[in-house]
Amino acid sequence: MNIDEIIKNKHIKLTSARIALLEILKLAHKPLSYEDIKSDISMDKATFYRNIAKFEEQGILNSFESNDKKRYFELRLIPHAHFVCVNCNKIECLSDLEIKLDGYLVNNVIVNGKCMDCV
Amino acid sequence: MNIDEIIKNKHIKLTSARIALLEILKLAHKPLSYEDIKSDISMDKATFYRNIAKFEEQGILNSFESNDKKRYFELRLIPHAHFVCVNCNKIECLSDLEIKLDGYLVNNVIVNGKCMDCV
DNA sequence: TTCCTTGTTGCAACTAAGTTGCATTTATAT
DNA sequence: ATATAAATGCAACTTAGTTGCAACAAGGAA
Repeated sequence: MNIDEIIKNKHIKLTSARIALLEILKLAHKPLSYEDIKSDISMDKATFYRNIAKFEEQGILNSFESNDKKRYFELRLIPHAHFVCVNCNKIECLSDLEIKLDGYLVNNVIVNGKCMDCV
Repeated sequence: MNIDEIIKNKHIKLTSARIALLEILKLAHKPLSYEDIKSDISMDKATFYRNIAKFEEQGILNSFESNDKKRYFELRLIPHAHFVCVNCNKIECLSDLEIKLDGYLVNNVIVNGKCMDCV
């Protein structure tokens, strides 16, 4: 599914700011923070955060806090858990970890601890 | 184990600010944010955050970000996962959810999604 | 195509979390 | 008792994220 379709499917307006933002997140193949993204976009940070909030509300992306106190954003194409190392701050995708809780809807799982290199 | 012992076991100085902070976290029986705590303590916020950082480094407490963009702190007496509702921001303790990852050291698990009341 | 409505954007000002440098004070080992 | 290293308070700062408002653009209807 391409970017334009992702946006149109949610019945929200197709703007160049939104396309640019999703394009960057799609190409990254890993979670990015505002700081990672800001030099690659021309939109104001108010627009950035408003679009992030809208995308999250629509289920287009997930966000989570890393150990460096920044929020990271990632497209929700294939939902998966993340591991954040408290020592080196590296973020790893945990594709195999699936968590189910009866009666709950699980969006996103974050595991904190020490990674293989830092244990 | 009482507060004084928790601090002394880590070979860090036993100060009144540290005792006050751990006392509050111990009595709460749930994660608290800086905002929750600030009216109950007299220490400066620099001292607050420096002690939180030290406690976390020593494994005395865990912290995680909630959906309301605040960090929550909890004593690490019985480590357990937390569920954060993206809708009502409620935080629930998941005592039964245990996650093991080979080669990793797991400190803390946060599951985001919708709670039973909000699904 | 043109017009209209509504949602989106940029700007600027703001809030609040968290950090840092420095001078002073306090806990603890000797 | 006293030395010393660590902890504290204060103030100034950084940066993430938010808000109100006026200008603007997307997309549907005529």
